[in-house]
Amino acid sequence: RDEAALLAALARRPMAGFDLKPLYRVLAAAGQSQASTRDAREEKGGRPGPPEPLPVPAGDVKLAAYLLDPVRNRYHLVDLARQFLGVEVEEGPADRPADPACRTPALLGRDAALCARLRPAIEAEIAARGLERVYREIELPLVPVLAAMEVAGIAVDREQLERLGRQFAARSEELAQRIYELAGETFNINSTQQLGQVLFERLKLPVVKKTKTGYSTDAEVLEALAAEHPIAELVLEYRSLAKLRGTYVEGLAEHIGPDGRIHTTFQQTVAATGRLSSTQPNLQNIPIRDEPGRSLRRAFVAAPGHRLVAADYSQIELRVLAHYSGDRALHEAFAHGQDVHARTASEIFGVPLEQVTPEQRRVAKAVNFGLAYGQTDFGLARALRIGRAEAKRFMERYFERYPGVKRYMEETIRRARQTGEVTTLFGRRRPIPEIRHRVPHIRQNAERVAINTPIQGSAADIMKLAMIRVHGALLREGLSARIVLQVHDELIVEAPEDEVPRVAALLRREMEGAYRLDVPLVVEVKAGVNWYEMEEMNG
DNA sequence: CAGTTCACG
DNA sequence: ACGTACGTGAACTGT
Ligand SMILES: [Mg+2]
Repeated sequence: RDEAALLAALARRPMAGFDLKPLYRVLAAAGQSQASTRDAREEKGGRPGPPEPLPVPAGDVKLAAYLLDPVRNRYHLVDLARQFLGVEVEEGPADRPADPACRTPALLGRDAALCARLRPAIEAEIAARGLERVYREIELPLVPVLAAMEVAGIAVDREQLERLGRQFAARSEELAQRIYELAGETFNINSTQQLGQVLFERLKLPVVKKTKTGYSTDAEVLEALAAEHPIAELVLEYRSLAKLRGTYVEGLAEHIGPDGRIHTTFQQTVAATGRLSSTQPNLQNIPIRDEPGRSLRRAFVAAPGHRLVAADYSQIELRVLAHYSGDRALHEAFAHGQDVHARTASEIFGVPLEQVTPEQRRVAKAVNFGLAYGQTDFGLARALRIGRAEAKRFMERYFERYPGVKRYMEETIRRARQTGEVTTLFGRRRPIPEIRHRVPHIRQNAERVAINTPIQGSAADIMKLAMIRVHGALLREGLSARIVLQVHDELIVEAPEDEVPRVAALLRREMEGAYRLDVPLVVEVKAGVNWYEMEEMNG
């Protein structure tokens, strides 16, 4: 009654504040239930029309503070008050939203007043630092989009999840018994400490790597030990099943709501590069690389009568690199729609494109992959399990054939050293003070960050713009389809069956057109009844 | 709470 | 001689 009127009033009026997404989530949820009653009215002959979109927030001091310094680990209102107003106060409801005790009228009013005073101070700094566009055109318009995605959630088939859980448990138990037999005792396989004692003391296996606290038992070590003792492979498989059961089967089940859906939270002020992250639960790291983990995606389903439509950017980071570097050869590969990894292989190995072997392509793919990370010969050698000298030759050959890329990287580091920061396509900034550090490994780490951040961050800028465009286009075109997930270079939309062709076309159009690079952006679209079985729609 | 490990892009 | 590919989040162990 009064609450509905209040929400309706709030939904019409642009607001400024601190961390507005949770409020937008409430408004989006109210709008969603209102939409279903409106649909019911239309069935009875009411007037159709697109739903009212929520207004873009007028300001959000938390988002602004994040743009000013995206590396901080928290953006509490009290910290901002100290930094920008020189005011020292106790934490209130803005910083302790889960604590009902501090939700008093006095403190709520105080925090609101702090926001009002902070906003001009912080926004002046935003303007001064050239962050106006990323603030007004990306982060603020994204708030209602993310809120709508969180409210929509994604449907999960609990029975499917539990079936997989039983399979994983059975296999896991079998592996544990065989591990105990080979060890000659039972122990907690999940304990790295106990596992280390079994492997390196009882079984006397060679120690290949150490951690700060003792023996390393990570996958790389176990893969090396597999040549020495059969227990290693069993532990590897046991580990992967333990991860699947704990993190995914059990972890996800706890998050299924009464509506049969999981509603993640997208963090907009965490990743230093400008990416989103996903928590409670993390839906951006659902297994895909191997079975049986990949089969978990069968549990992520479209509602009855609907389909999941997934659209992902092809090679977005390499395209950003091509754009920034202006490298002729890299440009050409994308302009001609070539298979970039094959093209790179052909360049590195000096063979015609048609004669590139799968092995050569695999090497080239690893080289391309490492570029965005500021790769070293050591890192490439480890990734490919080859000698460091050979890795060094591959990299030298690459930079001979792609001199523009080499130049770009050197120039990026030089500028970062000069300015103490790097920026993205949209002017997002990341300070990198360590780039002038006198300890070599700290400085070198900073140099890799300087290479990676403009690439990863610009890709994030493009994706965020695309999300705003897709969300707007869906509403404008009166479609019921809604974005439900973002996984860095991929958007997942839930669409009524009959909207699928239109939604697929819309996704391609809005994502490919989100930003004009010097090379084309290409989007691949798939659709299916769940997140596992998806058919290409690149017709 | 730190440390280790491992899931994703 | 050192440390070594970028960015995340979650589960688990052990203190
Ligand atoms: Mg992709």
